[in-house]
Amino acid sequence: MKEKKTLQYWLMKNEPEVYSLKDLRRDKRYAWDGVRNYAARNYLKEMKVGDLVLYYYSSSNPIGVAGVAKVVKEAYPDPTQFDRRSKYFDPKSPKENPRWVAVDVASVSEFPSVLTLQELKHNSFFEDMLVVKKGMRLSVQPVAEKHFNKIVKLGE
DNA sequence: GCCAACGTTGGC
DNA sequence: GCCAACGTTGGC
Repeated sequence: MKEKKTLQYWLMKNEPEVYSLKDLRRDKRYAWDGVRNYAARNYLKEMKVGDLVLYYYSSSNPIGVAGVAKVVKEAYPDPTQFDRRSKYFDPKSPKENPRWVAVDVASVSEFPSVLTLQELKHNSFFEDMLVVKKGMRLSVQPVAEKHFNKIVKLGE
């Protein structure tokens, strides 16, 4: 493969009690569904196979980046939007033009310990990173390459 | 459990 | 198309 391709970097939030990196390593593959925010959905649509993802633990102790995952399947219609029993069921999503998408991710690595939000906030290198900014609640967000690389370096 | 910051909904 | 009410996210 000589084709040059530009990797993109992302950050995705999940609660470890809901689904942790250990779960991901066990299952090999995880369908990231249930995203019901248009901005986050648009980022899901931009993801390409091979893109790298910072796996972020929210509403947990500690809060922060737990490791790295990668995109293994690009955006496809999220099946939960058509499932009446799912809490993500969306009766307004048209079958012929589904409103919501999911991607599949796989585990890449898990940091020895979580790189905490506190540490990121205390390092001026990350001051313009979205997740550090106050009130940035988006569950899927883009990450600059320099931030991604630095976090991996610090995390490992 | 609190609450600030958003995003969404729906009446007008 | 405005905007108040409401719901959700997520750090603290």
